[in-house]
Amino acid sequence: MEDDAPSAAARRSRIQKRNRQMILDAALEVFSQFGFRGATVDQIAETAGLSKPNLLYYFASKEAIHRALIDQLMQTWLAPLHALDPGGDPVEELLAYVRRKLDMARDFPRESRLFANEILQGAPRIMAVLQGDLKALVDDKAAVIAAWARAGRIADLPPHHLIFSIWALTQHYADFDVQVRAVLGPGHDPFSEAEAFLDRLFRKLLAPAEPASGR
Amino acid sequence: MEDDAPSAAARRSRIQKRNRQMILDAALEVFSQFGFRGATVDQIAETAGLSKPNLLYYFASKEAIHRALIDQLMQTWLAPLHALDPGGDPVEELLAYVRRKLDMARDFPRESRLFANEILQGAPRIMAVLQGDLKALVDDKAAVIAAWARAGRIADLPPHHLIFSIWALTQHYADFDVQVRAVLGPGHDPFSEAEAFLDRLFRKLLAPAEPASGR
DNA sequence: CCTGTTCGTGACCATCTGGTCAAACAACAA
DNA sequence: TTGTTGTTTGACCAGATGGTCACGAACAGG
Repeated sequence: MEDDAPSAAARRSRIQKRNRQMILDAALEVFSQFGFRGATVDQIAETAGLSKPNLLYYFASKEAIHRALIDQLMQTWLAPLHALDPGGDPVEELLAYVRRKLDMARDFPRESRLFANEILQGAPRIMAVLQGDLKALVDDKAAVIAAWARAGRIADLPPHHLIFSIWALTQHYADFDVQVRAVLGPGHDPFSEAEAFLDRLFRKLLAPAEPASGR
Repeated sequence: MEDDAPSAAARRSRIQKRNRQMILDAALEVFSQFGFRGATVDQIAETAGLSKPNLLYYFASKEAIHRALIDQLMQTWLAPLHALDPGGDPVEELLAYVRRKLDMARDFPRESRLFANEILQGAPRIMAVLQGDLKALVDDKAAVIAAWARAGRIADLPPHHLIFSIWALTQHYADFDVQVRAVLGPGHDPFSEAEAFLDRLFRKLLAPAEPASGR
């Protein structure tokens, strides 16, 4: 690693913080569109409004920028699922999770595409996180969902695939935004339509098989 | 265009056909993983087992290879939706469409990723098709679905978003394959599990509000 | 004011990249 | 054999790309 014990971020000057943030923002723009290999340092520097040597004063290499971006991303990316409360109402908890994920797709589409790009390339830089933290978190929440299903409070569906379906449906509106807009044509607000649609979809899907009559 | 009236493909020699196919296959491998800008001609040539100049004897440029690949892809890509039969049983027709799309995700994951990469980059090379053929086809089939819904034969859902949900859920298993496998862990067959899950999902989702009791 | 540290830049470099070209090679018919 | 056509290659090129470096500008703190 590169950071020392007392946290490298803490002792950064104002100008350091500002420029590092501008660089990360520019890099997010470029990496999310062209992937790691398709992005160029010059392009990131220009987007950030800095010269290339100046940019490389703040980050040692293209790799280093990408790593910083990915590290930052993975934290925010796991947060919505983390917030799923085993104590809450099952259907409302899951619907709230869907809404949070859709909000993220709307508000942070570049982050979503950065992640998508990374996965498409075989996830070389985040495989460890996927198999580690992410898998652990999903397994944990899947157990919660399975418990809800056993208790008959939601439909009995394979929890992992239920979570996948939430990821797929919400991220689709960020990652495939241009396709969605091209197909819908003008005069549509994809995200607000998606919100209503996904709410109905999961409400219907999660409803237990027979609420009143026994088996 | 580059082709003459009597179809350029027809008068190609055996060796031409073979090498062009090898190149397109190699290019699919590389483009689908790294996107257009991230892929290099050398890499494609090496994967195809040819020298770079030899490869450029068959295709005028990197662009030309990509165009050929995309053109070929868009045909096969629209086929499954095309096959949706307005005269068939609504639920079974839609479920068959889901199955066809999932089969494509399983059998042609590289094509799916090539498409995903293109969309992520803003679809610069296929925007016209999206707004033209694709939109027309989707609008057409959406009308069919809307008619089924009005007739009470399936649930009344926004047809465009229903189609999006099919795309999102099926392509997710191709495009995010490494994530799915990382989270599921070993000992799983993502696609066969997905087939069962998506069948249940859409069966439940498409069921009309009140199957027995009249309106 | 001076001085040490942080910040910024033009010039530069090795390597990679897409692409060209003349020449060599193979296939095959006359 | 020879000519013709289709195929393959080594050598090459201009521009892009990731990255370095010596040096100057800006800005502390004293």
